[in-house]
Amino acid sequence: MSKAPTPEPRRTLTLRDVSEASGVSEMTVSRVLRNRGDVSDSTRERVQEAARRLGYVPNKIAGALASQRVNLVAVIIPSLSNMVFPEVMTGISDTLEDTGLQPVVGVTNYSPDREESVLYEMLSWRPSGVIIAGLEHTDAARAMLGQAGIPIVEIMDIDGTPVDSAVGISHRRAGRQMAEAIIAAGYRNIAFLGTMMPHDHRARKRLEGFEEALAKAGLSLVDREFYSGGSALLKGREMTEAVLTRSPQVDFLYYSNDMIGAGGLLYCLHKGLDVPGQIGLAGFNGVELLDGLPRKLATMDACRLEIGRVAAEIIAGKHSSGTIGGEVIELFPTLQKGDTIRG
Amino acid sequence: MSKAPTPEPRRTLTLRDVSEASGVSEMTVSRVLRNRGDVSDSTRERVQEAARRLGYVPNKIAGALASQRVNLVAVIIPSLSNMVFPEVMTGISDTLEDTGLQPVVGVTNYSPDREESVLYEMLSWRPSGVIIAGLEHTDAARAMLGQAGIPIVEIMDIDGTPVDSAVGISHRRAGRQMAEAIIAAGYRNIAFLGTMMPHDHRARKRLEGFEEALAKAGLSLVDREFYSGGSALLKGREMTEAVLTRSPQVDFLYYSNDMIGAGGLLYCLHKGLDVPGQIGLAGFNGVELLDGLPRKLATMDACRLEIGRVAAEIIAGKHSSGTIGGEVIELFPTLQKGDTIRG
DNA sequence: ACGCATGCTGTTACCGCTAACATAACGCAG
DNA sequence: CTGCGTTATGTTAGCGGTAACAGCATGCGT
Repeated sequence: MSKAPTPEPRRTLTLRDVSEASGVSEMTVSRVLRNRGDVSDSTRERVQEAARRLGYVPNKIAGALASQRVNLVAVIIPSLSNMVFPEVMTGISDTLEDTGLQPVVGVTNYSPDREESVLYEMLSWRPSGVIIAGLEHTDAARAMLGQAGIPIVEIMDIDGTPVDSAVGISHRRAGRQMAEAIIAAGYRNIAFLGTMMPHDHRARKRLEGFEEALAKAGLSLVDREFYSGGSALLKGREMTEAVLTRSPQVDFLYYSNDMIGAGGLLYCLHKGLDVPGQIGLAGFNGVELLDGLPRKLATMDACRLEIGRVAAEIIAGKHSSGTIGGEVIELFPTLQKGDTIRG
Repeated sequence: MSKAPTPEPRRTLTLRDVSEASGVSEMTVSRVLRNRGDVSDSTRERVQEAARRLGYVPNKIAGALASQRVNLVAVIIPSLSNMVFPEVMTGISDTLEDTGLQPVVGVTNYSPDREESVLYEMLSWRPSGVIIAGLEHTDAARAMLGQAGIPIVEIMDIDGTPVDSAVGISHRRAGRQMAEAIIAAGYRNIAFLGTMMPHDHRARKRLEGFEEALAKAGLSLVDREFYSGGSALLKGREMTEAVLTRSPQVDFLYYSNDMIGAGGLLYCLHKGLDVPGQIGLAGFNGVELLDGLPRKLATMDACRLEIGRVAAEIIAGKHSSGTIGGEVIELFPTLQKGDTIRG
């Protein structure tokens, strides 16, 4: 019964420590700390004081195992560095904020194998839901998602068959719409500039939709150029120069994302080209960056914030639609013509 | 002993299921799946086959509780959307890749209270280490970090007293260095343009160092302008216009980050100002974006990748220095004069 | 006084896995 | 054949919480 004068620094604290320090059972401490069940005010206070004084941090691992409840939502995305996913994350975090759920991010770098292993890793923590970018996954990943027994939301894209729910836009349609607007504005010699990444299915689908609409108008791409790696802004510049040198007749440049589009725009302005009279440009995404450019690049926003919001709502079970699971929610991006498409 | 024809879809699988399916004990299954201990080849194969067939995903919660080992590293950063932290994350992920450790990201939005609660939340999962941005935390947060009994690495900044280890640059020194370079180049009427955020201590320290060096040369800031929120590129433009209108004598613009610096640069070029003859500019961070600009903005890289790498090495216990914990590792950013400082 | 709901606290039995130890089967030196 | 080291597998006892239920006062209507 000797009192240790030092605060006995080692060994992390458990409920038992708080229980002993406050003279009640572990169960009562647990109740106080989770704010669940009836506890008298005096006891509650005593326990809280003890917990605070000791610096007790609950062990969620034990709690989760016992209660079979984990307040985590796995969020699996291809990349953090391209401005689009951080905004999706914001939508998710904001919505999850007051649900007690917490997003946990995994990054795949556009690699299907990496996606599979990240998914496996995250599922092994038994999250309450999964939000995952895209509809294309390895067979094993798809099987895991199907077996997990938790809500799954595939985001960004709806052109395909989701495992469970999906929230996104139709990239094929987006490509088509942009092509139609470009054609309507009178451009005829159109080039495409985009990423090389074979696993960026959404960029691919946009291009497909784009070409489809061109074909319907009896047109086809005059030139195309791909890049991978490096500073997107710089690549946009370089690719634009390459295309305009190689194909001087080109009167419209369609970029697979706003960043390279911005690079292209800066190049055109630098060269003194008449934008949008002589040459038009368009990108995709509606990134904030564009607001600061000397001229506003035509683009389509990808509804990123909204996608995050809705996906999180589905996971949290508070999405308006009454049904449980299996919904496909299509959002509709708006085309912003900016200053780089005439008319 | 009747065989169910359906794959019995519900209830998530446990070791017991695999054990029954392969006719060995749970322990042996555990050994196979973790690749630990001696198991005969025939058994191993049988178990692996069963696990694969059933689609078993181990429950790390139970595993972590039993083994008292968690392969997670908490990474706590202020924001994902400003290009600097994604790169730090890359450094961390790359280094952790082959250690079996996995980073888990928490975002604080530059709010100390949010940082405290994110930290609490993450510590409750008993991670193997914490990497946290900055040296300024609430008292409670600092106490938690101190008590956690795991390696803590505070990153980005070393101007202060770390709880355990720290990896970063001296922002005060960075500000000073930039000021010295500017003064040496002959600029005398210097303005500062930066963020309003009261909790961006690193930006604050850079400014302090900057002003300190100015003072030493008998100078002081001619003007200053702050912003918050919105598109940084656009804000850079607007702030620059405001400053140049208000204080036409200004011959140098020092920005607290590259993004607003880029906006300012675009503005100056648009206005046809002679950069760097008539007016000079400098930012901070060395973001990739700058490579695509028509002129290269002067900047200092913040050693982001390296910071992430070293922090992760410390957590993983494979940092070169022999000592255990409590190290402060200062990195030294290089000043890139680009095309916007004369000389 | 009794019955019973209500408020507060404690007891017990796990959650799914792994550390540590126990056991079984085998080979082989002496 | 004995004894003992190896290898391969099983058994036991938790890890630190929580669900579910079991007390035990207390108050209150009748």
